[in-house]
Amino acid sequence: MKIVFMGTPDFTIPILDSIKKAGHEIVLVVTQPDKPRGRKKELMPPPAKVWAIENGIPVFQPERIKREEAVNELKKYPCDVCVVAAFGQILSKEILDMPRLGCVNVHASLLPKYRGAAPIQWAILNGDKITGVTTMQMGVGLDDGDMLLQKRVAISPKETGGSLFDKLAIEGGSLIVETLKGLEEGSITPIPQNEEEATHVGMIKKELGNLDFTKSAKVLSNYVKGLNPWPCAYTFCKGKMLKIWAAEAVDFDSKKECGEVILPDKNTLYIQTKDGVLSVLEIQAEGKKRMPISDFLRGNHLEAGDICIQNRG
RNA sequence: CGCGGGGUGGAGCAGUCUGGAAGCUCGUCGGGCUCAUAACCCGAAGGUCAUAGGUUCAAAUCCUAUUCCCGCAA
Repeated sequence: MKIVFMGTPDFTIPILDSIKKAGHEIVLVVTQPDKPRGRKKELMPPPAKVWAIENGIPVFQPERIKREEAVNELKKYPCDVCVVAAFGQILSKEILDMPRLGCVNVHASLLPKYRGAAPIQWAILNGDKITGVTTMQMGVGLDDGDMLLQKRVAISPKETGGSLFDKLAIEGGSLIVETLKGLEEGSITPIPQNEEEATHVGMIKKELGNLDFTKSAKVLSNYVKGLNPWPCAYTFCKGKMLKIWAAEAVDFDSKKECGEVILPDKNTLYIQTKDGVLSVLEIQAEGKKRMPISDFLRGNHLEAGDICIQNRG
């Protein structure tokens, strides 16, 4: 089939690969405009654009895809179906109706749960044990179209936002290929979403990573995992920011002040929480590289009794 | 030229302000103690102090340039 693909981040790459490998013809990749990134504010193309260029496929980067000139551009690329995955812009009804088979979205959750921007991270932040990917026929609403296919994916105890991203992207790739096949053959029965079970999640903000030790160690460890590799959990101690790259909740009988540093031995750093202690496994101080906690404790001067708080102090 | 931190034996750091013999906590190797040990004791190896210039009797330390890494902000 002829396909117009809309998507932006790394999540789209395995999906693009799968579609291409399945023999479909991607006639156009629509993605967000280049944005300044990195320390020097250099313009960086989104991953989907890089992929398109490598594969010799035309790229279209509208500021706002709803605008008339953008719609007119899309009309130059007739297709059978439009595949959308983490694109970042809302499509108008006019665009949704253009392809013969409409627009199909790959969403990284078990809809109707976690409609919205960051379903992958939220599954981990909430401590879910299972999530998945869903393909759906897009409507004008937000992720509320009829579901086509769904695949469940287990969340392992050490799952991070990054690792789950990778898993779901690959599953999403095979699921969309299956979905396209089904659409072509007319063998899929769309299932309306149960509105009563629908939940919404918003974008991940950096402040989410600011650890609050009056929460439980279990919850905090979910935040550390879910926000890795971005934006990463952090706290402040002695006026310096510390990024917590990996940590786990540990059974340890202690009742210090919330946020207080505990050093049971020279290779271990616990932080007291409202419920249990958080064992920090990998850490990064300002201006330093990330390192195992044993390395960090060797040269840094954290002492038992130091307090981790939510601002520089 | 957006702001800032940093590059010191294998690892993580101190020392730099107030120039003057390379240090700390570990790791490694050897030996000892021990029923035993990731514990303890003794000893050893290992660094042109990121690179290149400059100032000085003398530079890890002061000055200049270069380069790499990282945090913030976007």
